[in-house]
Amino acid sequence: MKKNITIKELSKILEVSISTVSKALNDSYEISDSTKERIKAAAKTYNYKPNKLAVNLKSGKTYTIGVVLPSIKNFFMSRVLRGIDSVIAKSKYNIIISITNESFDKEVQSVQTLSNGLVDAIIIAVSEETQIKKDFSHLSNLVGDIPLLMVDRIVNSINCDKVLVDDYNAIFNAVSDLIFEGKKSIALVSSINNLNVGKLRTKGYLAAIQNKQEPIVLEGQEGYIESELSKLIESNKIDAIVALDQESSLAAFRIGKVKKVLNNKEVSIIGYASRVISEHLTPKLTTIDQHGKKVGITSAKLLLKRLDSSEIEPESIIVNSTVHKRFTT
Amino acid sequence: MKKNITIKELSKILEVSISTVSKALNDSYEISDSTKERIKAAAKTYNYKPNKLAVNLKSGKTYTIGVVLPSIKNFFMSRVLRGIDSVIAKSKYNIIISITNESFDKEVQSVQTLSNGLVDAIIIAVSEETQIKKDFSHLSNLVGDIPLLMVDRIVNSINCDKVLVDDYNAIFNAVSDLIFEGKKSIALVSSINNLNVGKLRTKGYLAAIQNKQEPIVLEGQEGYIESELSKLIESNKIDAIVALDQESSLAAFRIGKVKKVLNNKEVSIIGYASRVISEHLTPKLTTIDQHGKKVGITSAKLLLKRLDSSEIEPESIIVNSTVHKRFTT
DNA sequence: TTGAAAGCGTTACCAG
DNA sequence: CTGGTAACGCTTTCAA
Repeated sequence: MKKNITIKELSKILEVSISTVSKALNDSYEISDSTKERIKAAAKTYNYKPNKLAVNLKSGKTYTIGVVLPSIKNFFMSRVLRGIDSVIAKSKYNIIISITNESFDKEVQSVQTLSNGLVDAIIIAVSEETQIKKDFSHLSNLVGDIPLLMVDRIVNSINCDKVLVDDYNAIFNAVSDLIFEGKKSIALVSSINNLNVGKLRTKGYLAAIQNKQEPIVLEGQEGYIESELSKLIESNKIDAIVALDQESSLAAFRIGKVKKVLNNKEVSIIGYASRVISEHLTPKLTTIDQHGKKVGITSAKLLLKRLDSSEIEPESIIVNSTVHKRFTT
Repeated sequence: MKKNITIKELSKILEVSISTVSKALNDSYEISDSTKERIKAAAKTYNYKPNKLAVNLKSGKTYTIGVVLPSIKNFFMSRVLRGIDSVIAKSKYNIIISITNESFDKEVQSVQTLSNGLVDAIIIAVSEETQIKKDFSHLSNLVGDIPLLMVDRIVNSINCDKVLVDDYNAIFNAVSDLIFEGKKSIALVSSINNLNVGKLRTKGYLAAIQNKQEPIVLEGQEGYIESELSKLIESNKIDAIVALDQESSLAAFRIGKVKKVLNNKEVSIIGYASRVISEHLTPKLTTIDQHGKKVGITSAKLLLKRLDSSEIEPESIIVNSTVHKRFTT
């Protein structure tokens, strides 16, 4: 296993000093053109590559941004990631990504490793377990150390830049529309009741139907949702379903399809699902579009601004969701 | 912006030497319990965190593995990533991920940054552009420097560990089965003709129909595939379609649906698509399952083995695809 | 135009 | 049990 050659070794070979080599490689005006050339040529033949670790340690800058996400199987998160990447790629920064799989321990560990010199800033969407556990010390410790930006999965008590989705209003509006269209009994289904964003959406639902309808809230895994929904539809108890995440949206869709109440809109469905999936369902699913890519882009831009001038006050930006009407409403 | 406290500063505060602090923090037997406690307490109150950069530079080890992937919107790649992550997470290593977006420049840059001290090894699936350009110097330079493992998107000429999918055989077998079932005219559609895996699959198709049928090969974007397929179906020219990737699979599916030739299997389709999508299509799509997670797991395990003992010869492992029969065949 | 030396934050050897 | 010093690979000031 041949190690990378170092400046020191290079300097020995060329019989010049270490500093000369370093300067030559960095095109310093102090070095004559002839020796510059000689040194650069040697660097090429020996395949010299500066050791990033050393450079970063010395300079105190890494020009990389850590992105800590709970999951990438989540279509929204992966769009956010693409958004972030699309703007960072154009800057002088790099990103390194760490996936926590919704685990608290993994998140703490990721944040620790990244923040101790490996990155200049962190973008994070906290994990489900972290939100349940409500232990945010690994994040509050960061404040004042390196810039931190929270995206989507926000912790209110932490004073940092935030980019979030208008979860409460998105559902409030969607449900209000359903009511306006004449829907008399709207059920809510969710597999993300542990997440703050889930709770917020449920609140939006509750607020919208307040004094107008009896709330019907089904929170749990797809199996549970399917069987409960099945009963409700059989007994004609509902005429619309609002689903808060892709898993529950697809569960609702499957049942609606089995019960044959989708084609005539006997039961409407509005849910959350990736574009590809929504459009390939038959009938096509009406969804709430959170504009994940825009969320990512907004986050990255805000962070870049912060990296530029740390003096400004932390900012919170809300990205509005819109409903993408297809067939099921 | 308060910087992290260092050992040096801590030693000044506690009025002991730097080495004492370092040893105490690392639980060295050389330090008395009393001072150990004193130092650890101080470390906690001042929120001391060792600087990873310095530790890694010193030790020459980073215990992190770089994973360079072309895309995560690709469902197969994201499953591979999850597989890798699932085994690395249980080891003493970490992973950092870099997405190249199928770009050669981004890939070169990622590999450069990662390999110069930031990681102990790299797992890579080369980008589309790299395969087209056929410039692999950034990868061959790695050989003998740090362990390199290629997954799925392989470069044959590079001597390193490889984990690949049996692309040729997967399609050869699928097409042979279709012929056996009596299909007389099987079209191939692909949006990945630039990728070696795509070429391999096409070869498998060609070999299977050789001397039995006229090949019909449609390579291009979804729009092109849709319109060509449309004509072929209208003129009863084909009775089966083999699609090599999710984009073309869905294009074929849409056309089949529009032409109403799916429910009676007048035209069969076998394609590549994520499980969720395949199962939510109506009718459900028969697919070739590449077992992405298994590919990831296999890769990670092999790399861990290599990190353990670099002496063994590079290995190539093939993960077999299987067809998941649903409705469209 | 070149080189010596200090320092980034650690660890580890060797003295004391 | 504690501390000085060198070293990891690099950049940068200061002298020469």
